[in-house]
Amino acid sequence: MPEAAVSHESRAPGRPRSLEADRSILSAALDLFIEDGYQGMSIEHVAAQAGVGKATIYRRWPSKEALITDAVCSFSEELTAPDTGAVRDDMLGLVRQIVELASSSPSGRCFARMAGEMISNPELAKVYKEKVIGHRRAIVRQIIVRGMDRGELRDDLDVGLVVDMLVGPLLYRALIKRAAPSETAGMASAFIDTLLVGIAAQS
Amino acid sequence: MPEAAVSHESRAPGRPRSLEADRSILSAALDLFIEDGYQGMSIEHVAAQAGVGKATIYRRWPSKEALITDAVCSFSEELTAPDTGAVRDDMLGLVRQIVELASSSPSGRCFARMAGEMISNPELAKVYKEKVIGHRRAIVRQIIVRGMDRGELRDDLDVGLVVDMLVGPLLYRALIKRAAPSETAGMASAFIDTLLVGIAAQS
DNA sequence: TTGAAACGGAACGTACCCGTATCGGATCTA
DNA sequence: TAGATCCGATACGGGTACGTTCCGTTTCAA
Repeated sequence: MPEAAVSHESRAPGRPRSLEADRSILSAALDLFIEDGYQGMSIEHVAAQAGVGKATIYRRWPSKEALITDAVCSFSEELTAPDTGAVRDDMLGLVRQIVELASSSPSGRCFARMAGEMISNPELAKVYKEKVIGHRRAIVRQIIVRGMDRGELRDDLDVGLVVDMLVGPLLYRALIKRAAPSETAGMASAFIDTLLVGIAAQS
Repeated sequence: MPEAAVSHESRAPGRPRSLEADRSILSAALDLFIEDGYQGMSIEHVAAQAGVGKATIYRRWPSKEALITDAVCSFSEELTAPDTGAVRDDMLGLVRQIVELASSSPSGRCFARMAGEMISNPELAKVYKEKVIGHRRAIVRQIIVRGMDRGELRDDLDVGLVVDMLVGPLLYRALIKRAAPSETAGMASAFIDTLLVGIAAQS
């Protein structure tokens, strides 16, 4: 994160840093990281695409690695847990969100790029898993746990395993397919119903 | 692929190309591609690790891109479809193979690296999907179809969807976890049984 | 034995990139 | 207004990489 340019008590003298520059740099860095990878992107391209000078970037981040680390974690809270009262509807809503994210938003493409970059950059991998993946898994988890609490799902489930079974196929499709989101969305019902048979409580 | 140095009828004059060099170049290229990515790897490093001169590489492949394309497709037939006569045992054997591949062999790490590189290199993505992913999906498909033919599985299944549900969670775990294969292997039974409930024929 | 082509090694030209430094101008506080 | 800091633009030094070219040497067929 760019260091706060001022303390809350008394502002530093001189021209304050442009918040607009903060945003455009992070956005450009994320785009280029996704498109070209860690080694493939360059600070010069980031500066050009963000419409700022290179010094403006190095005034905020000490190195390329620090910038990318921040950019990768800059996703706003894009995923929200539906709470309809029925686990099937919750899952359906969640799956639709994931399908949408995986194709249209940068976050899906970022996951694909990170899958590779995590091999050679453990520090980046650690932060990404904690900040982005951990946060998303917690949301998916919520839906499963609520279903168990309501008695809709078996109470002996391994929640982590169910999360994997719910999220894994969607991300796998997003990684290897050039499929339109509508195509994957059409399979959502069949997918969830098949999975539900295995995890629902005995009726 | 390195062009055949000779026709079958009459060999070209001069020293023939070293098959050993072919192998060591492809192996080094694959290793470094997985570890450092497309832009991160260098032909110089490939040559050094393979123990050959740079000219020896450029005598066989016209460019870095052509070399990587060949290297990525150089996996031998690592996955084989078990045929035990029971779909559950077939799936169990397959899952164990996938878990093993995803962690120990280069092919699992290559999939992770390719997930990112496919974003910016459509040509490489096309070849990889056809040659590697297509081949593996066909093997998984075989097991599903055999189970349907034997009446063990419902006959109205979307085979592609079942393949995604079987493979997706395993690859997802391999991508984001630093988990030992044994850990994932321990979940194989629970995973398959949960999935089977949803796809098995009514008893 | 001779010629042809491959071999490993090294150098080259061109291009790019990281991180730093410097410039004149713009924008803030006091 | 005065001083401080930020701004975009530009240049620099050191390093790396692609793809080519040239070496002297090695390995093959005729």
